[in-house]
Amino acid sequence: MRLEQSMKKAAETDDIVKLVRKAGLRPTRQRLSLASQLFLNGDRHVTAEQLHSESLDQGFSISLATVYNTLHQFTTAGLLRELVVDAGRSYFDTNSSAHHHLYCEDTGKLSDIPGDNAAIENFLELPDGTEVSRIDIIIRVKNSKATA
Amino acid sequence: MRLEQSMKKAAETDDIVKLVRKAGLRPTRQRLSLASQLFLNGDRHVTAEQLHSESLDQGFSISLATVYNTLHQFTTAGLLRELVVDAGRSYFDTNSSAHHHLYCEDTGKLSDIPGDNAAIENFLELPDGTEVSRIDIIIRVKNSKATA
DNA sequence: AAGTTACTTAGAACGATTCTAATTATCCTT
DNA sequence: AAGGATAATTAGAATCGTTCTAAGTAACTT
Repeated sequence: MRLEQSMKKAAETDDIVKLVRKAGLRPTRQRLSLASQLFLNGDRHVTAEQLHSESLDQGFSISLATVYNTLHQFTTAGLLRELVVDAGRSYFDTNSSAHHHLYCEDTGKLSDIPGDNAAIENFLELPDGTEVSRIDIIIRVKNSKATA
Repeated sequence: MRLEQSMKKAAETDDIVKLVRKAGLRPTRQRLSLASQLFLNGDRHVTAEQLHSESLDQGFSISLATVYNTLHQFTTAGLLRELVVDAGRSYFDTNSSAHHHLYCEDTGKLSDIPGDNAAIENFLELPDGTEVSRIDIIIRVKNSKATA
């Protein structure tokens, strides 16, 4: 490994430690490993199972329970956003800022919608005494030529 | 029962039979009963479990598997729309036309959003070769004074 | 280094949903 | 109206994602 890469790696590792600490969590091997997978690779949309097998594939042994615990802790800390696309499966989105999603029914792929379509909030009349907790917009697309 | 009510009931039953037949399904006792519960009581948002225990409460014995089968068949036929609010629980909406939802995190209540906020579709740039299958917008609200 | 507290873990438990294979009802033809 | 073909219903088992439990381990504090 070249020197710059090595230094970059060190800086990233340091950032990850800070990130986990800022979330009020101890920087354990498991959390640092998961945080690296999640936050050092651009925007991602992952399930717990995906992240778990990804870890195992990289030779990093971790229990599924810990993956779930960590995903929820990161979500509570505002580092992740939980998305419900299908009944019976949660995705976690590393982009926790306001944006919406495109879900491809054919491939199961989930991606961010380019641009900010969040203007809906202005048109809403909410029930008395309530405030918006969160808005989820999921646009499902499918192949135009699909037989189904 | 007065005469008008009796006639109305007969007409409704007839409509329900037609509805089920039009969906390409045999009008069995179970399907007619479920269709009545679903479509003769205004717009509803129900889970399979809710509908099942509602049936049993009314003294109508039906298996949970049949409730699931029927809900899916009605959904495929376009009579219902499946909504995913939480991971691990599906709601079925008897209003299958284009509209969106308000979900109250405190009470678990789901309701239609008055008015048509479906203009989003016009602003979308979709991936090549795909078309919109469906758009789900869920606005989650919570009590403004909630401690959580 | 010792003690306190937080974290991780394997496996059991759980709840919603789907599957299975056997029974029963509806439909169509005569 | 009866018989045969097909579709629907059912109870219970199986499955899937997720959460729980309680015992072991690691991280922080002094």
